[in-house]
Amino acid sequence: MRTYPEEFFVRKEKVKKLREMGIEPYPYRFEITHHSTDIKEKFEELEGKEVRIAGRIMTKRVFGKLNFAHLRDEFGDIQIVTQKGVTSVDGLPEEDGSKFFKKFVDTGDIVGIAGKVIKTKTGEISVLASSLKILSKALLPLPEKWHGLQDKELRYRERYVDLVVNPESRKVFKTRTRIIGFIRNFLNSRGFLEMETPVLQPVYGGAMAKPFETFSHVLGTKLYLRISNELYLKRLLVGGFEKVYEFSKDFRNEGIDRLHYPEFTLLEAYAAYWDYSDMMRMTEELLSGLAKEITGSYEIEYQGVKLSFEPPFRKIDYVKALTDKLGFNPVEADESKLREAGKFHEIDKYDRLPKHKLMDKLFDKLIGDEIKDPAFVMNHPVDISPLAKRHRSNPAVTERFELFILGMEIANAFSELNDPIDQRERFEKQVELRKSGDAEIPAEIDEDFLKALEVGMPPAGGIGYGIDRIVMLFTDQPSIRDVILFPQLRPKKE
RNA sequence: GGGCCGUUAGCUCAGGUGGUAGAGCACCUGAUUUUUAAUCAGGGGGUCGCAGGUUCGAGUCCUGCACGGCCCA
Repeated sequence: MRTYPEEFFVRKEKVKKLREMGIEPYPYRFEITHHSTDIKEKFEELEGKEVRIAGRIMTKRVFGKLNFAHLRDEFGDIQIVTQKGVTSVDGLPEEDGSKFFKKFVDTGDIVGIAGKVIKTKTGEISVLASSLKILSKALLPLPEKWHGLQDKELRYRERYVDLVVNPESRKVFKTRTRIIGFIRNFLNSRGFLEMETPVLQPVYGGAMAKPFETFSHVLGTKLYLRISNELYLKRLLVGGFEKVYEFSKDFRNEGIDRLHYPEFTLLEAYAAYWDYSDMMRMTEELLSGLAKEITGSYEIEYQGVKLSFEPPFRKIDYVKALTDKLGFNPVEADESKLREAGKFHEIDKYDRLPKHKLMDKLFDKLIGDEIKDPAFVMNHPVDISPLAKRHRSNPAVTERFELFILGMEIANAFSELNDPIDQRERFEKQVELRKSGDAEIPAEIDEDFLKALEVGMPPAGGIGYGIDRIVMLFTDQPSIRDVILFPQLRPKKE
């Protein structure tokens, strides 16, 4: 059972009263001519002119015959003034608008104001209302007016309230939209086509993760929410599209922490006739351009750490870097040596992890975590890169890179494997690895994808960008949940 | 999964060693024609996350659970 604060009943009574007076507290439309920021920015031009604005009442300073309030719209706040003899009530010409404001308008209400742009005695740009219209009567009070909503749980559970009272929160999500818009423009202007591929897939693949499962009653078949769209975008390359991308909501039925969330956004892009070096160049251009766009410079600060996005980014060879740290080559070494190193460097389950995973954990701990400024980690071993082409000068590793920033994996790219025979062998090896206990590896080989490769896929470069993490970096947010509008939490038991 | 921290009014938070629950904002009543967190006077509002236990007595101590946060894996 929900419980209601006493204000709720007071305000409900006001709704009833308003209707009795002939005022509809939830009317249909209101014509606006300006936003708060327009009026402040173009005050000289607008002073004394009539404007129509709308928004939410955030504060009230009430005298009775003369009242002040701050109105919040999408762009900012502006003071409104209601005055006896000046302000009338929309639909009630007889009513003293100032008294009405005092009696019936509460903080949280959405109102429309028609009035004159003025500067008050204290010099604040304001709108002196000639007419006041309630556009939506709020029944619940807003949180405390200068601390806003602090409680993280409440901010996630009631994001709509967070967005109303914490302007920084609204800014984060506006920036998120700007970032996605910038990237979309960037790709469109380079001839990439935005595509839409299935969210529901009969065979999941393209990544290593546990999927969400569902069932189609019509088709009578099990379906998975995609963990990746990689194998579908590659089918499009087979089909003859040369540059494609998709902002893909992907789903991984795994844990939640600062960097992981089960429903997240991955941008995947593929370009025929490119290799991973081309993708590296594009990534430098894209991220340095984004830094410029969002912050005005190549330097950004994330959680107190200064980062430089000035290209070119540092390049780190995976095997060489790990060999330097371990004192032996982890790809050539036998298993016992690797496990010994795992023990020495305190890798959890060092004795039970599959070999390739142990190596990757060692890499993350010894090298990945040390990276601050953007750096390309490149040429990963074949075992951990089942969809990447072998390196042209060393078949034990692949043409692959991951972009790391502050220890976070931000992007993952390959020269895409297009040899259908090699691809089949790699998939079969993956199935073996799954049998030896790696539950994240897809159980089933995507035969239809192999068929597509057999039809012939051009050489191509491909990349996936973790959009949520990029947004975290550029909005300086500590947790992925802070850049996702409506994160899931456990239901609250009553 | 493990460790640490948190949960008190609608919101933000106080509540040494156990002794009948507090403030500010918000709300209600009144005053107020230039306020900026308006001010002044008065008032209402609580299952102290939930369930047990110890005690004459628990917001406070103990145990378990729930939800959340941070860190580790």
